[in-house]
Amino acid sequence: MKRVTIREVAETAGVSISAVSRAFSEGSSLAPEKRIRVREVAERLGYRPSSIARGLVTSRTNCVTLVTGDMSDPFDAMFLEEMAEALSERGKRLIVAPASKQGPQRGGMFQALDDRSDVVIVAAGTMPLDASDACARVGLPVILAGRILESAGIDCVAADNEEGGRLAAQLLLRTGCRHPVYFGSAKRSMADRERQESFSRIFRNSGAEIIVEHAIARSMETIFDDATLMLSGRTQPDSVFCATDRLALGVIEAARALGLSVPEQVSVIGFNNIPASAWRSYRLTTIDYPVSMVVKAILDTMDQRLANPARKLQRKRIPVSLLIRDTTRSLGQ
Amino acid sequence: MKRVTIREVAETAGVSISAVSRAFSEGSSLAPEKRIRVREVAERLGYRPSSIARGLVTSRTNCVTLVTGDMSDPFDAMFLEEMAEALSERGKRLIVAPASKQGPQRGGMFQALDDRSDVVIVAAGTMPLDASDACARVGLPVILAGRILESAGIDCVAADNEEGGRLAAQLLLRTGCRHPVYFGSAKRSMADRERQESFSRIFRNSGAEIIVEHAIARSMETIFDDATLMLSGRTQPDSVFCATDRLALGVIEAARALGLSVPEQVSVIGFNNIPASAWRSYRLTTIDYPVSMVVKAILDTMDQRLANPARKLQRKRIPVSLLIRDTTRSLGQ
DNA sequence: AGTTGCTTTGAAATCGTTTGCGTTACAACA
DNA sequence: TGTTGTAACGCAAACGATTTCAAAGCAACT
Repeated sequence: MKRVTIREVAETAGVSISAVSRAFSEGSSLAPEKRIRVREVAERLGYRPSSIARGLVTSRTNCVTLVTGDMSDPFDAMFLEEMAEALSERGKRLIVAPASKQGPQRGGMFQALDDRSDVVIVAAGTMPLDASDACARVGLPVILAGRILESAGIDCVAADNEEGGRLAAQLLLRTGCRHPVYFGSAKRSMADRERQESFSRIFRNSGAEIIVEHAIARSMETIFDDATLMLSGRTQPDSVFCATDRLALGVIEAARALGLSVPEQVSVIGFNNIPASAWRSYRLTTIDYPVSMVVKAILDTMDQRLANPARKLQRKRIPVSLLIRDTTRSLGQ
Repeated sequence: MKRVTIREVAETAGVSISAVSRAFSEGSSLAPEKRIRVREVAERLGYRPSSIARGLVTSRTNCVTLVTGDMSDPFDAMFLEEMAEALSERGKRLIVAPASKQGPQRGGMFQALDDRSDVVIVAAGTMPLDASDACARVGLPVILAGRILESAGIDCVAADNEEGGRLAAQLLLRTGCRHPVYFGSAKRSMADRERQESFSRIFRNSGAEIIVEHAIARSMETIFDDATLMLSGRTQPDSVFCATDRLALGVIEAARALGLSVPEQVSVIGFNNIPASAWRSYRLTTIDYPVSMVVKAILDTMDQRLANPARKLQRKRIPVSLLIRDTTRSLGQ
């Protein structure tokens, strides 16, 4: 039941505790044959250094806390998965702390504080200011994913939402759409807002006749209903730009149910390029937002911040691109 | 930059270190007004007890390591999400350790050993025996999710795959199908096998004329191709029972592309009941496997094991149920 | 006043590592 | 042979909590 400690290894191998410790830390000076012998003994005894004892003295835990929000969107799941793998490759542990259910602790960021995590990545929509302050006070780096916060002194990584909105608007314009709708979700995230603003601006500037500025989906279950409502409104739209692919798929379903043909009667564009949008039954035109690039950007930021805590703040925009499939009209020739 | 320690709180409040410690642990005896004062001072100073220092002495970290496998299936994502929330509610931290990319560490279970996690939940397909032994040796409880392992002394929670296979077979039989195919994935998990065996047994016993025993999908990207191949084989099947909904959706897509009408020409049944299968464009008949029940079962097992390490082994089968939607023929009247 | 039993308290040991520092051993050089 | 520089090594001090233990305080008894 008891675990093998460094002391037992030392005694068995007939060396000092320090020697055992050094046998496992690459840089330190130790006679090569002794290192081998110690490692051998350790292996035989089934010794595994306690990362918690180590953490106590080094004050490095190799843990990264990810504060997550909703997760019902496939995109978030992909993000989490890639994050887990990338961190694992770097020898770091991933602690998942849902922002919503905060249990006995007062939320994910405080949990990270208690854990002595090396950094905390916030992917949740909201970020409590007191928690953020508390992190700053003790020098715990915070990386904000999904939006750029100008005010706080925090590294940020987000999609180039403006470009995304522009690409969508331009495609719609070039394929002859004049009555677009922006379809976002009820809890308006910053990403949502940015996408809409850029999209609307392009359309307004082009002098398109009617613009239904936006429609809102309440929750995942009701996407279909809300989309139906939106599509059958007085001013029937000829195109819909959605904040996420998930919403877009709901819109397609709703259009079909209403007997509206896509893209002839109504064009649909999504955002994120989740796997489902590539499926044969949808073939959704969308703004591709590459998860792996997001993860890489976040982790690079993390490495740099860890290497140099005084480094100047980073604000990265991840480029997005238009992925034309079958839910928008052809560009003609 | 330095964090506030228990000593500083003690000095500021003019009490002993022990008193501060006791002020935060519910059971211990401390004069009520002193407790209040200490907490006040701690709050003002921004003190947060170091869970790592605590872990060193109590050898309880409140961490649970989840060793995950693929995660590309929406079901796994749901599982992870529910797990994260449920654990958070119980005041436990969730460490996600991908089994595949094992980085510097030798895999998720060893990582759990190093972390001094309180328990490790293995949801990955494979479980290295040496790791499992190592856990047993130090009394680290392992809970296996997704399959029942008779040999090892390990708590297990899995779906009632046999019942699932039976339900699928019976429905198909009752709706007049006589040429079924079992469509599983290339890396045959135990769940996959169990589902197939039960399904096949029922059909065989019923004396159905032709049975294509099974077809195999290689990977996520190729599901469609493999399904197309399977559907256009010499002996054309009139029904397909799939190991997962994801496969089933691929089969539906393939059938449509081939001009085969579902369910008239070919019936399709999935397994898991992921959100996408409820979408209007699919309306997949499936075996409902309730994630939240799985999570609850695992966590209950965990609590009981933690409370009494000597408790007898638990092997739970989670009940599944048939959810008839539109990809199977009507039962008639 | 003496005894008993309970609560409150703080000193000190403990958990399992890392690491700074001083010593020793040894090879290389003059 | 004497000196010096370097590598190897072990002691002991942290790291920041919890918890045991014994002492002290106090009220209620006899």
